[in-house]
Amino acid sequence: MQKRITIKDLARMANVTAATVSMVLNGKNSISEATRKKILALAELHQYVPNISARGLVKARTNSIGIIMPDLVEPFNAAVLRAISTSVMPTGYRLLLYDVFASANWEKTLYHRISSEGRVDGIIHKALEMTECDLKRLETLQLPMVVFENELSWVDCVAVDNEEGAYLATQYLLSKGHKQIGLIGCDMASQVIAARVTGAKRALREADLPFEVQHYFSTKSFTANAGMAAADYFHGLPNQPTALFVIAGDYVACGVLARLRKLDYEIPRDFAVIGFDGLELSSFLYPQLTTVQQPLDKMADAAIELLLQRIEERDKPTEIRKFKTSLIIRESA
Amino acid sequence: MQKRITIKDLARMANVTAATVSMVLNGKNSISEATRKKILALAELHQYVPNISARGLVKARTNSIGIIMPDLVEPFNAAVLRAISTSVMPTGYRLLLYDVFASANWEKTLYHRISSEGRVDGIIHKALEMTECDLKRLETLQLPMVVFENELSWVDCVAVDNEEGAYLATQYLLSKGHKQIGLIGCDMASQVIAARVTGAKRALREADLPFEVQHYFSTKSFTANAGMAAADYFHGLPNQPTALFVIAGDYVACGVLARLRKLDYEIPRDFAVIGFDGLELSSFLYPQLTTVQQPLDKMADAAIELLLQRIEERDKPTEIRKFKTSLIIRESA
DNA sequence: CGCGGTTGCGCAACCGACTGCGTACTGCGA
DNA sequence: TCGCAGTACGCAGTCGGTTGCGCAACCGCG
Repeated sequence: MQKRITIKDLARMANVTAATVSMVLNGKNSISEATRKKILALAELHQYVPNISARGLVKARTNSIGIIMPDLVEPFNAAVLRAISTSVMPTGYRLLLYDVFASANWEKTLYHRISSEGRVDGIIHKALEMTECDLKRLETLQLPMVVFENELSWVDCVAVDNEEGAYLATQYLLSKGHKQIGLIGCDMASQVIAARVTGAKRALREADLPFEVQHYFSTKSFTANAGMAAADYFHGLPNQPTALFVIAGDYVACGVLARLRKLDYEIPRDFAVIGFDGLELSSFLYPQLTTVQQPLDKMADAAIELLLQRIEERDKPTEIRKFKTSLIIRESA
Repeated sequence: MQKRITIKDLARMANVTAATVSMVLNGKNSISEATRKKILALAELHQYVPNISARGLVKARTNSIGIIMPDLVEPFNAAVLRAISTSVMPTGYRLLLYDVFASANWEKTLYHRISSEGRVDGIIHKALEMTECDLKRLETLQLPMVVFENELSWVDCVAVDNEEGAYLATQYLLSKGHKQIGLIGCDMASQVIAARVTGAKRALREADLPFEVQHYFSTKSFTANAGMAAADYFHGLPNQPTALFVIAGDYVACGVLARLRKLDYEIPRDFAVIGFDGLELSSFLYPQLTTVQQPLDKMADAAIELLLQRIEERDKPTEIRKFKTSLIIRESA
């Protein structure tokens, strides 16, 4: 493997100094057309590519951004990652994956490491499960950052209108004649889940219907497995609701569906089921899942846009971009 | 935003030079126990993390590896990514995501870009769909590389024994009394699919059963949508098989299952169905999917091990690590 | 007391690219 | 022909680490 060609090599070949080559390559003016052409030609000829580390060292820029991600096996997370990476690619930045799932054992220092390693110019933070303590750590992250899904006041955020989304979905169930609606939430991601619960309850209240406490079940995680437990819960309930709104998301709903059918319920006859997320997966379940779709592509674009802006201008006022959800009506409700 | 702490800061605080600090941190000998302890303590206290660019500059290493990935919305890909990232994290390397899906429009130059950008020390290549042309381009990639899933002679590979896996699954179906087995393959990933077909046919042959051409259906992609088309195909067939082996994978099988039930077939009564992959998802379908599991975690470990070895020693002989699959017996067959 | 060998650490030269400042050269007008 | 403005480029330092070389202090031993 031959040594990579450096800026000095180019300089030597062009009979100038490295400084001159650097200026040409960075489009500075005050370089004669002749030398400019010569250098550009040489660079092209030898396929010169500047060394990332060297440039990063002096410019304090790496042209890559990090993304903090929970378990990728949950399809929603994978979908978010795809959306983000699709938005990032055209910008020339690259994506560095910080997998919280993979770093479970040293998570405590993850934030600090990320910021001090100096590998990234900014962070997209998609990890719903935030405790007080996490938030504290986040603040120590002196890096441009955009939070995905949550809404915090002191940092740029991208989110959907969870309350509105849940409200509309619940209204839809009501319009179908359901009067008893079970809610399947999650212990994690309190903020997001709480907003959805609020929306659902608002719809019930406006229809003058009560919400019974035992019709709320909170799963311990966002897995399909948790959905099975939820289905079991409602199966064992004396006064069963006629509809289930799985505000914990489509993947949980996937488990709910499978378990309910296992228990010989017919969907949507015995239970109407609505999910939340609008994953591709949801249309390949049986029955096809009615769900509240999040516009992930738009959200990802917004997240990247916000992040790049903040990288340019670190102390502009923080911003929250909120997107509307849309109800996808399919078979399950 | 306060400045990050550098090696020089540590040196000043410890009354030594940066060189000494560097040696301590890199575990070189010939440093007295006293100063070593003092420096280590200071580093710990101030949470010192070396600047990656600076280190990369002198060592000609970036300490990150790239991963070339197809569409993350296919759960198998997401599962692979999680496995890889879990294996990478403890090594201190970081993962740079090159999303083929996201770079669809400039895919042609992707390989060249990756190698010339110089951001990574090596590449994990997980992109089943390889044409002659892709292979050519791969060879131009003068970077340490490990190919995931495919088997190539001139590069390190990690794969499963597809033939054996398919053979055993088919035997299982035969043992359940099925004599007509439909195979659902895929146009892409010819090598992998071909091996599985071979395995399935071998099992049939050994049982003295013929394989009928119209019992093979090839999907156009690895999506659940493609699975629905496959289900339609077998639905319309005059002489239907009694079992379907979805060698194209669990996600395709997910679509197959949904569509078959939609067409009022009962699984496994009317069709026994077996998948391939062993995704988490497969146990949350209805009925729970019997499937051939790939040991992704082990495979990921092997891939990283091979890659790091090759980064150290670029011209050692290439190696292929092949893993055994295991049949997970659940309800669908 | 002097010698050779070890240990512990500083000095300074890098790695490759960028940049502020200084200077040589150019051409033009007087 | 001289002076001046402006252009074109070199010099040297910087970023944060790593590393080879060498010096000094210490050791035990004769």
